[in-house]
Amino acid sequence: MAMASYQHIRESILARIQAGEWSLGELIPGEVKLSKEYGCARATVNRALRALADEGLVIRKRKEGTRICRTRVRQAKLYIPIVREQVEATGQKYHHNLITQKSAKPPPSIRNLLQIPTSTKALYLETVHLADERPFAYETRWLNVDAVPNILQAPFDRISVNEWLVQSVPFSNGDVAFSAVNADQEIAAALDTRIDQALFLIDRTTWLDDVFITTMKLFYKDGFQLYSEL
Amino acid sequence: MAMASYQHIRESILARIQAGEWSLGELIPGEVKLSKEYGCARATVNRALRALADEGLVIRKRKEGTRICRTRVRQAKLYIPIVREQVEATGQKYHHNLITQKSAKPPPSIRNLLQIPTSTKALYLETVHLADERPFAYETRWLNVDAVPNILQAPFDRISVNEWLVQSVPFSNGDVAFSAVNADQEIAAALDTRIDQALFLIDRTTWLDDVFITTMKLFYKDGFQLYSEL
DNA sequence: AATTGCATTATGTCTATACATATAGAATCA
DNA sequence: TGATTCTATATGTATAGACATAATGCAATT
Repeated sequence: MAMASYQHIRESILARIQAGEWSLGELIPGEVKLSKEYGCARATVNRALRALADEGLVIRKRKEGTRICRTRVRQAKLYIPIVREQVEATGQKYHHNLITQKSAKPPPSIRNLLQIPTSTKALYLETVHLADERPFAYETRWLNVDAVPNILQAPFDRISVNEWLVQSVPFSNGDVAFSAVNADQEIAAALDTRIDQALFLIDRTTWLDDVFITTMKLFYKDGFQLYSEL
Repeated sequence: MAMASYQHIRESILARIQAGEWSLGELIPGEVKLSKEYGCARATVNRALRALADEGLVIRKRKEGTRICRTRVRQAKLYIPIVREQVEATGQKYHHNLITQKSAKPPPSIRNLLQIPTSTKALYLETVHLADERPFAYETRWLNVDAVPNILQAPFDRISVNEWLVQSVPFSNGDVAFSAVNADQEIAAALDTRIDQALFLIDRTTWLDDVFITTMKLFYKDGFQLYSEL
């Protein structure tokens, strides 16, 4: 089937922008004018322009109108995958080894996040994710047991912590940070790489309704890259 | 003012999802039912549900209905900034040094992207971005001169290549890849860091309407991290 | 049993209309 | 002159109604 009409209008206006019909910062015609031009209802133009605004191509203001974005904010949508899916997507077989699982007093930085008394303990886990039996990523994680009580019964030898959480606390929110770090002795050993190897690191903290759930560091084996279009 | 009604409905349904009113994969009531429940028009519920679908919380299908997403695809919106803005956002002063600017035959990998005859030359640039006179990022870039002819007149001592492109070819599209690399001798020198230091690398290629514009590698000085919510 | 066809249904889109709301710019006033 | 109020206007949102479209499942046919 063809495209919806608001999509056509969006594409058409996008093309006109790219062709340079309006210069940066310039006002484009109002919704009423455009709806006459395209022979449709204002709501349809509205939807097309809203889409372009979401993409950061135009800025819309009441009374002022719609103008071409001066400095377009480039946004990339990153899909953050589950490690298992990441591995299986390359046709490799996924496994994981739970190296450490202990209840411990978290370091101050973690305790701050947890917002629990200093005496309380939290669950600490270390996991190695394997692709075709070779190390793929190394994960360290602190977990707030109070927030997810039934986690103590979870079979972490069979299902990875991450996946268990995804299924049990599916609609949490959080933040991520991406960076690069040198492998220390421990991580290098776990990932079967040399000390000082540059590793891609995802640092992620998850909340459910302002209650801390978990914070995790995921060190990817060298060669990993995260891709996105923009 | 308060929130729009469709926003309220979105929040309400989101809360109901998080409260576990429906289990994973379960169908939620149809638009008509919900619109009666909330006392509004179907279009309003539609917009709320479409928003939730965009966020990856529900999946909608014609005839089938709207169901809670089984495995939520976590997506992080990354705002990819201009280096200058990145520096200035921290309150530091931005400068840049153009180290190399030459016309050269690009290596095969770049030539593939360019889709030009092997003999043709392209513009190669190396830039160091500085924050308060200290290295912040190191950039290497190949540029298709044919696609942006008037670039030869651009004053790259005053404005960075990146910003010149943002202003001159504002509505291009492209892709990005994030990874971690060890600093080699040259980059370590440029960034005033040690050899082998892990560096965050953004690899970015830009097109305008299927015409190759530029490809760039941006090596950030150690300590840099890219942050996002999800 | 397998295929085809049809009614049903939930979302997808579009229209016309209406009112809300922010705000730029004009008009007014101190 | 500078602050304030007013008004026109473009976008933002909501509504009811309509038709489009995909897909399910049942019914009729081969």
